[in-house]
Amino acid sequence: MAEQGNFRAPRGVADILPGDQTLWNAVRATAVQTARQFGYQQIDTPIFEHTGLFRRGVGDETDIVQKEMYSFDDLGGESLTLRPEGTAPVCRAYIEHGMHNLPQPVRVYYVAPMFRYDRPQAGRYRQHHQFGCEAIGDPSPVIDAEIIEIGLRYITALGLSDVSVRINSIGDAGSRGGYADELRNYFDRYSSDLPKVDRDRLERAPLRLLDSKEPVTQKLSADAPKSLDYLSDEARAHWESLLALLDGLKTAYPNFSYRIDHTLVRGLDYYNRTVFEFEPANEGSQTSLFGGGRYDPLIGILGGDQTPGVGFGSGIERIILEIQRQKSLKVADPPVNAVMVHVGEDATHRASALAAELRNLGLSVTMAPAGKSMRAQMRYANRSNANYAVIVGNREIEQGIAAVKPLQFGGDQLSVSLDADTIAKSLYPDL
RNA sequence: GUGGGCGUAGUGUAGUGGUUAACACGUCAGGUUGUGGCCCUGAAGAUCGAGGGUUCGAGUCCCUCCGUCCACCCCA
Repeated sequence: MAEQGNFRAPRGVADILPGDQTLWNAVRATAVQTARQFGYQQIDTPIFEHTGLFRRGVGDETDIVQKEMYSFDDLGGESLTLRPEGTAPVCRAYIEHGMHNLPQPVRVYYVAPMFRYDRPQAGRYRQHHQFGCEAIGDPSPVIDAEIIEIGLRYITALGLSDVSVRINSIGDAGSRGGYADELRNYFDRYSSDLPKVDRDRLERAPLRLLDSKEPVTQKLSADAPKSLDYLSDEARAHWESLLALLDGLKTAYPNFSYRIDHTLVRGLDYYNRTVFEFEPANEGSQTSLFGGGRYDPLIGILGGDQTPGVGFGSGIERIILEIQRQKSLKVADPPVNAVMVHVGEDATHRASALAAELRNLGLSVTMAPAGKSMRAQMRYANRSNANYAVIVGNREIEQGIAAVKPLQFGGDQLSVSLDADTIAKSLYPDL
């Protein structure tokens, strides 16, 4: 709290407190389960990589590389960077470990923290977590559709509705150059009408004008040349096949629809052909829940043999914000089976030993705080979301019994013999 | 990197120049002899983000910094 003396978490990073963990775990578990349902296997890459991996992979000119990387020199003088995204590291691992020798495509997923030096705001953090899937080694649009379907299934499993899917094809490297020039020429003609932000963008990233938030530019974008009109024959065939595959998903996902959006572009250099985004219907600007696409050039850029790939990244924090907005997922912590209430030193020792034996039987057991009054311990038991209190005091020890009191199910307090098996059976007869 | 809003106990708030900064929730303790939830009582907990200034006097006004939120940029 205080400026000096007390530490607080650095800007833009957050603690995930015990009260949030249930939801986090549910989301993570859903991600893992969904990925596995499609035959994806987990991969973990290091939190930091050589800086060059991102400079080359993500692109030297991108904002991520230009101004958002957590880079540092280690004690050996090596420039390292906290990973800002997951795709380049996965591709590096693919190359490094000769994964082209595995059956193709290689399907992997990860749930991992990412780091970007950004100004924090709603849904944007300096450390955030992404659930990502990558399918490497298959050029077919079938795998593009699969990647999008994983997103659909994940969203559906989380109970989210009103999530719109936008897709576009930005073509291949060759045709894209011609398209970018075409686009620049188009906007150049209206250069004097453009707001300053967009005039600046014109030279360095003409594609970016398409998703500008300036009303003037938006109006112009509607009639701008479309990347879809500049696709090579191959890219066009790929695109049309993808659309047919997506239409085919509508039987399995009755609520699914997608929108072709020729203003959709992506900020990372390695994308080609298919790009897509999932976003919820509500207001707010940091709302993109998913972003992904095809990145056929990437592995070549990183020094591997030309190998196609496609994947997505999805922000866990944003998903959680959306779940909370929609109240789409109700989760509850599992209760503790029993709290040991113990008064007196002998009783405390006995309760401690009993708790251990009960845990051997598979129960979750918590000790109420030692040395406190029975009332305080009972209050603690009540607040700890426990099913039963197992009460052991000097009186019980003398009689060789324990008092078992149901806290949530109603019913009377019982006296049972002071023995782990008997106590466990009295709590859970089916055990 | 740019712009705007906001910073009072763990949390949410009240207090808009004048005595020991208030309330709720939470925490802790108690309310007959060893038994939770509801209720009641009490206690602890805030140098009012930090530093400077104006004033007889500042949580309240001004400046700077920091933090935070929102938007731009960009992205998940």
